[in-house]
Amino acid sequence: MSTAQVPGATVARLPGYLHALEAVRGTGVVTSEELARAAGVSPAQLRKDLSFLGSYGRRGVGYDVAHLERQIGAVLGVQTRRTVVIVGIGYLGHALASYGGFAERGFDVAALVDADPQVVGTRVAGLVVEPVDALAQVVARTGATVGVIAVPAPYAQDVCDGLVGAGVTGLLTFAPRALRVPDGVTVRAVDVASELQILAFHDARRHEGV
Amino acid sequence: MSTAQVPGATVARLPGYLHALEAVRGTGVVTSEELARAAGVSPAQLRKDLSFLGSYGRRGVGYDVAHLERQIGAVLGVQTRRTVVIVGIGYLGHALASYGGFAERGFDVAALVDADPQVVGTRVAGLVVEPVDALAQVVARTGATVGVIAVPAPYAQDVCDGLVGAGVTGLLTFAPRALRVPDGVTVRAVDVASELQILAFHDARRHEGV
DNA sequence: TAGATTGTTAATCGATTAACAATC
DNA sequence: TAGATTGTTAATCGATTAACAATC
Repeated sequence: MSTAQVPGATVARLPGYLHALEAVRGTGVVTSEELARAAGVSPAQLRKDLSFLGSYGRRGVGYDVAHLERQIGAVLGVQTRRTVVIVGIGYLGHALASYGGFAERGFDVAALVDADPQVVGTRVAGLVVEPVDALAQVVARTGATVGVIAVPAPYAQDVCDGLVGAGVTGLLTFAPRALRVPDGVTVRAVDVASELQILAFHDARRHEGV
Repeated sequence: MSTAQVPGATVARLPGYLHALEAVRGTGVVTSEELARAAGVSPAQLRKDLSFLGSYGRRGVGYDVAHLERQIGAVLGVQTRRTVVIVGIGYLGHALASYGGFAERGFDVAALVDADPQVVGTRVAGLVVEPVDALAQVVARTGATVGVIAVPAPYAQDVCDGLVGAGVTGLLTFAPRALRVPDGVTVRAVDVASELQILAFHDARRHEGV
């Protein structure tokens, strides 16, 4: 299963297909139409996306739910456990640390880090928060390959540098800042204020009469 | 300023440009190269994007920071205050309610709603949490046009329906579920577990030797 | 004028959609 | 076999990139 040639847009939709498949677990077979509706895409797009992974359906029948779930899971590497360290334990960091949905996706939150002495040492979601000075050691000890940045924007690049320097190769940031990383490090950014502004744009357009 | 023909990909980058401009406030003029680096895009893409809005730069000189900030702000409707209601006041809802970055982007969080009787009535970020039964009244009273869905996945569609039924036209959801909405309602979805899986995919690909 | 930088054009690239032959 | 649905092809659409003429 060479995943090298799977388009980025397709990769971004695979987790959604996995979600949709989980929702119909127990059903033996689904058609592209059913699964596409559940995932919020068109049947044509679903089939096209799946065709990049291989031929996992049966013409005239549909897709075997359990089999397809395994295949997509394999492409996304669900069976490979990945260790995550969360930096910044404010409300957002709390929310992420407490989120139960990571484990079944192959992610283990192994450490929490914060700069605030008041927060360091407290217990959050079963983990003791460690000081940001110890970031490199924490990454080394836990073998974390993914870092989540939930600190205020002005500190995001420093935390990013620290994580990358310690060997993390995947970053998820919630700070509204473009992060500079070396080649070989992947960054995904979630910016809530930007999302709201995109909504606002579409809303304004609507009232413009488009 | 007809914004009708601004491509979706461009719209999605405009908030990032606004951020980058804020960072260089005080500087009189920036070139596309400087601003592009700050925003994490190529100079060519920045100029292309801005060209959809109009001709706000001066050849041989660059862009006037204050002027460009006003123009992009206008396209995104920053000056139009929008009222937001947040549904689901767990850690994530707390984080969103407490986030200070919304106000300067034109968003006023006017109400918080939760289904848990233990949470209803408590004060969060200066607002008293209201019961989800009163969702329609809350939307009507506050005039909210944007709804943020931070409830567990199984309740997301119900909350979505309630918000849309009450007149909200923009939705930001954090639940890993495809939401069904009527035409005229815009949905933006943030799915943290999916983001991590996309990181994992790229990481796995790296170890495959691509 | 000479140098710099935008705005725009054209070429390339990637993603989506539609249609249908293959096949269960 | 007849009906259904996939996998794939081809056409369309949209986004990105590169280059350069316009112009400050």
